[in-house]
Amino acid sequence: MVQSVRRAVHVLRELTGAAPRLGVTELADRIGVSKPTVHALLRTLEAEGLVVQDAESGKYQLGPALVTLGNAYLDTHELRTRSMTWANALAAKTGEAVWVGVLVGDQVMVVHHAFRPEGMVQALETGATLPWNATALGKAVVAFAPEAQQEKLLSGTLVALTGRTVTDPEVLRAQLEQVRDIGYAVESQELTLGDAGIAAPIFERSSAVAGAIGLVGPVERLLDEEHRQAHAIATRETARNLSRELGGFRAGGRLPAF
Amino acid sequence: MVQSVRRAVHVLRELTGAAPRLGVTELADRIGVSKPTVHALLRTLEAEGLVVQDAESGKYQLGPALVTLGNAYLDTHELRTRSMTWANALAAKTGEAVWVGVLVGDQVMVVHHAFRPEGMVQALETGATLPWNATALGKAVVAFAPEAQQEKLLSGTLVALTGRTVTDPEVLRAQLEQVRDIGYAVESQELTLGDAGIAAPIFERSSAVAGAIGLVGPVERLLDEEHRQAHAIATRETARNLSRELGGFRAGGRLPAF
DNA sequence: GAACAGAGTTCAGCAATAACGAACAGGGGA
DNA sequence: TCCCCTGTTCGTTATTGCTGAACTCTGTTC
Repeated sequence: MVQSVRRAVHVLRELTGAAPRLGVTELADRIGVSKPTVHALLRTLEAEGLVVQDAESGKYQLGPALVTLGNAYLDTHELRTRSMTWANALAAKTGEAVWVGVLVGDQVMVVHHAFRPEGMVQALETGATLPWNATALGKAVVAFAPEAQQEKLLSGTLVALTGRTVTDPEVLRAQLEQVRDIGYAVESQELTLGDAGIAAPIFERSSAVAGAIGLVGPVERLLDEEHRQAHAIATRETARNLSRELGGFRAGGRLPAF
Repeated sequence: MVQSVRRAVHVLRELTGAAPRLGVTELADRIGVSKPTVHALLRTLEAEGLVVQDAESGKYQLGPALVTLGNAYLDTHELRTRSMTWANALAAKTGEAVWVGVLVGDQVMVVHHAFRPEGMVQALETGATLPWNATALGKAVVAFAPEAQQEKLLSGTLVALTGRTVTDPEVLRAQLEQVRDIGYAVESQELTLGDAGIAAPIFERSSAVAGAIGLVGPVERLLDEEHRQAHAIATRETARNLSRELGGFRAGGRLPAF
């Protein structure tokens, strides 16, 4: 473990949250190292473009090179690359927006976002991270994750984003059980009021979950008695095809616990 | 300058290009340091999530935390935040896609992309970097950059993306002069065959260029004799309003050299 | 207007620490 | 089965990065 690198990353992390830009002194206090040390780290990071110093205030903020690196990650991400055509097809078929996500710690990161065909105002860019327990994508992934990881996530902090977000571990455990049963996960107004989600897991070569793909849209349209089942089936089928393309044979449906 | 941090960033850079994932040995060779050193760096980066080790091959690739950092940069970016409503309005008014970009080295990074209202196929996410000389955004920014920087960029390597990309420094210099004259830049099929661009510079507090905003679309539609002038005026006006919001008083038009 | 307070920055020296060479474990291919 | 190549670990050396104190400059306050 290289401490100076660790500290450099801590600097970046500190610049991520809270204030848009911080001074050397404030950073030094927060991280718990001396001022000159932080200064040296910042100068190095600046030379590499990971950090930029504001000409007027002398304070530091994140640099543009980080965007390039982030994009490079997304481009090398096999699941994302492969999922793009499938996501577009699913969006075209269902008329809803499609998200593709992977599990990062206890968050779901949206690595691809296919807009709904007739949509107009559509925010949320790829790269957003959301609590796993508040999304259909998250539930779909966690349901098929190794048991140890499931327990860890269930016993971790469970954030509520709306009044309907499920944070009770036992209720969640039952939901995950159901996901394993029917092969897809549903979320209703747990992430955003008025919106719902339907998602199915994607498996890779080693038959481990790689991520999930799912629909997002207004509850009325998505979970309508008429469309709900068709949406679920279309989603699950897309996930299966994607899994097959990635070499994962454990495509959906019930499976023995790890 | 902290060498270990520098090397850690070099590792990330190396993982950015070429192969999606690299082994310890290969990385060590490319960077020119010993194997154990690279290993220690990778372990540290992995602990922070900036790098991920592939379970099967043992090779390393970029990690998801980079996306979070990249997004954090975009969120803290004042120009981007402020430009979003203006970009949407311009897209609605002109019926074309709108890009907002900043200059990063000799590249233009697209920090925001407002889709055209009636568009369907929507590629290119924010975060893409393009050669400055092949985009209207780049020309708009460089035309109002400090003279020293202009010279440096003109004497640097000028990449051609299509047969129509201008790479002759003298021609470019004349184009920049014209941009300063009329207050906006035009590019026709220099970035992508069939597409054109119109862009105007955005100024910030200190009256330095902060970036540019512009339209992108099919040549026929964008540079049509009928629409061309209206598009240019709308773009320039949007840029002026944005500049005013950012506190930049030097809004468009001719200005004395620095 | 002058003095102060706080910022970012620089310098020199000590010692912790990161880099290296050599040796180890584990797979895949021939 | 053997070999070669991978990623990994260990222990030593001196390189390297950390700290305290001092400097400069901007902005504020009296």
